[in-house]
Amino acid sequence: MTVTLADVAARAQVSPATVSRVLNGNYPVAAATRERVLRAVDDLDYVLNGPASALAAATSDLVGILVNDIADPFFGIIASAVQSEIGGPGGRAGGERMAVVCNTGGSPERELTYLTLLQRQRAAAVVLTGGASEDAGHAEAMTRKLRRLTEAGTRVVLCGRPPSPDTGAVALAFDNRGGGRRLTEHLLGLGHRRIGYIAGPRERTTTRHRLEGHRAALAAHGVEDDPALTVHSPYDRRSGYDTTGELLRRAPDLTAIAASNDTVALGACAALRDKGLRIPADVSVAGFDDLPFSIDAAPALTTVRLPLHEAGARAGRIAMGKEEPPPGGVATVHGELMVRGSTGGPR
Amino acid sequence: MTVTLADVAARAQVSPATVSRVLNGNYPVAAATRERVLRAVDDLDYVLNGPASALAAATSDLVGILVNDIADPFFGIIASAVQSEIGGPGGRAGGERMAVVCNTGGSPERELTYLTLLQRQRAAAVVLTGGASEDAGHAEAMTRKLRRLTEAGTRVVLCGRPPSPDTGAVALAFDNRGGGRRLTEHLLGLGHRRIGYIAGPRERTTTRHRLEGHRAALAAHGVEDDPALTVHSPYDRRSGYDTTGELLRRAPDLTAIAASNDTVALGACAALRDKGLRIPADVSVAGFDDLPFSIDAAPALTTVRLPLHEAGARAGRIAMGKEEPPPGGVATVHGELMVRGSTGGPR
DNA sequence: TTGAAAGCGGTACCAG
DNA sequence: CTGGTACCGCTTTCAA
Repeated sequence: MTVTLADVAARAQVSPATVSRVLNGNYPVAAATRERVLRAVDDLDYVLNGPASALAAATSDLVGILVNDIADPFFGIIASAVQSEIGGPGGRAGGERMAVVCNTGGSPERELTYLTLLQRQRAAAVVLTGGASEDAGHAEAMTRKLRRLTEAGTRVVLCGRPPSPDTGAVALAFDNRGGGRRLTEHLLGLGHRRIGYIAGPRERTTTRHRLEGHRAALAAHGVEDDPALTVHSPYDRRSGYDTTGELLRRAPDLTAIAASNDTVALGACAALRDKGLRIPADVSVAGFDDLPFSIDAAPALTTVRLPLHEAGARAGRIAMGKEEPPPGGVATVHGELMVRGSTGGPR
Repeated sequence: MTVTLADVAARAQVSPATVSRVLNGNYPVAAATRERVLRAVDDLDYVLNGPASALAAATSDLVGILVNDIADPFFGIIASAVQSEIGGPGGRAGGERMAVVCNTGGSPERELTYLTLLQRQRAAAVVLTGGASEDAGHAEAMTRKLRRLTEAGTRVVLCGRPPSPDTGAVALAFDNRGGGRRLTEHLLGLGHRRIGYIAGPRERTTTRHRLEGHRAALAAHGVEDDPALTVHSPYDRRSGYDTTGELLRRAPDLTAIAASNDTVALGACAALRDKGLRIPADVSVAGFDDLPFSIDAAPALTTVRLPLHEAGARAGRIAMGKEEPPPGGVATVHGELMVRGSTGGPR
């Protein structure tokens, strides 16, 4: 049926142990013997049995990457950067490591499920990307799960997510609070005082932090934080569109809108256009993340550029043990304010 | 150290076999016994050993999804649809199946590597998405690899990719030729005669098919196919931007540009704007795929909407054996022409 | 309905 | 440098 390592050994006239050594390449084997084995492998079209290998070695070459929304380039960029660092030689058996990206869809349960699945697969490392749920129960379950993973020898890296103390997980956190603050400060600096804010989904770290930054900016400028000016919305275009309508209904006098990310900001822009408002002449708009297409979609969009690729790559290297974790296991990654034509003040 | 099924058995005072049966749920077990086992599992925080399980059962719960570019929503949308069909109960041991998306970056070698890795993991199914390389050597290697996979019992589904005859792979192909043709016909119908065409990367099925459609439309209307009007470009915004410059240099008299996909079209729009040209007043632009944000980026963009989500979901169901493959193992999925303001004729 | 035991296909330690 | 050989942890007949 399926050809096994023993078959290869037989054909190459060596012991299974030797074949294993050749395949793993981490043990001295005579060149001639290696040749013979490799030829046998080729002749038989042999493919190593991953599960058997992982079972015996008590570790696998899988690296999990958890993302909240695989259709969102924010995560795609990070995942692709992580993955490019994962690849290459150095893995066991046959070389390549396998980066697998798991789409949680933002669901805490799925997140835990995937972690269990990865734990089950004895993953070599796990990278969790993007904001985390702040539900108390879930947070506690996550802490336990992450601790178990690190205790079992799985390297855990949080990328764009706040630290998870006492779990052994390394964190590359994004400075969402600072970014949010600078974004709103920019708008305030232009003279805006009635600023609508489209926050992300409730109970998410990114949502809270960016909102806190926004409020800190308002407070610092002595501007009232009118509750009517803040609405919550999932991180997608459609929701951004819808909530913008709500915002305009509540506060027709607003002169600027800050959105929790670029995708939402795009929806906001679309809604404004559909209502006949001009950007930034009538309403200035600010986003977050600076995804590649946002400049096309909204040339006047001011936003915060997070170094997604760099952060992902670093997370990947740390997950692979190619780079030392930051001191204390925690580093903060800052974004750059991209000012682009929201230069208009309030109308 | 790590708790095993035997530990659970001991604690529950049953045999390992019984624990296994409870966990897999596909065998009659007395309710009381089940209870006891489940409690033990919980007490011990037991997590099934995936590799061991896969080894013994000679199959795993992994489902691979191969994508050319994980940062491109085109693939993200398909992947997320596939994955939502994969999930849910029905899998072995513990329920959930694990969908893993593998980013080939469009590289044929990586594609083969990932397939080998999935083969190694004894994946339950594999879904390959998007255009394929047309390099003869690679195509042959792929055929062999796919055949091996299906022979080993792995279900293989091609989604948005042409059929691979005699491999046992099911194909849901996109009608790229027809879409490309209708797009160009639309521009011709508006009176355009000098139409620049930004084709995709060379040696890709999508590139060739869409280009063939474009040429078929030109031929049908008796319009000369000037080679200077066609340039090749990778499927990304930057390349679309750059090649548009090249196109305008070569043919300053063009009145419309058809791009191989929306991302490229976005780059084209940006380039046109930067050169002071208006869309569609000066130059009409057409794209392909109709990604969610493209309407924001270029409200005047005419494009072809492929049912990415539906196709992905169907591919997922077929991969899971939840839906019958189409007759002959091949189905063609058609796109819908989205006409949006490229209504201007040539200037 | 439950238990006993024979593998599944490699790995790595121990000899030689 | 190479071979022999206990496991790795679970699944699955076969009996009871």
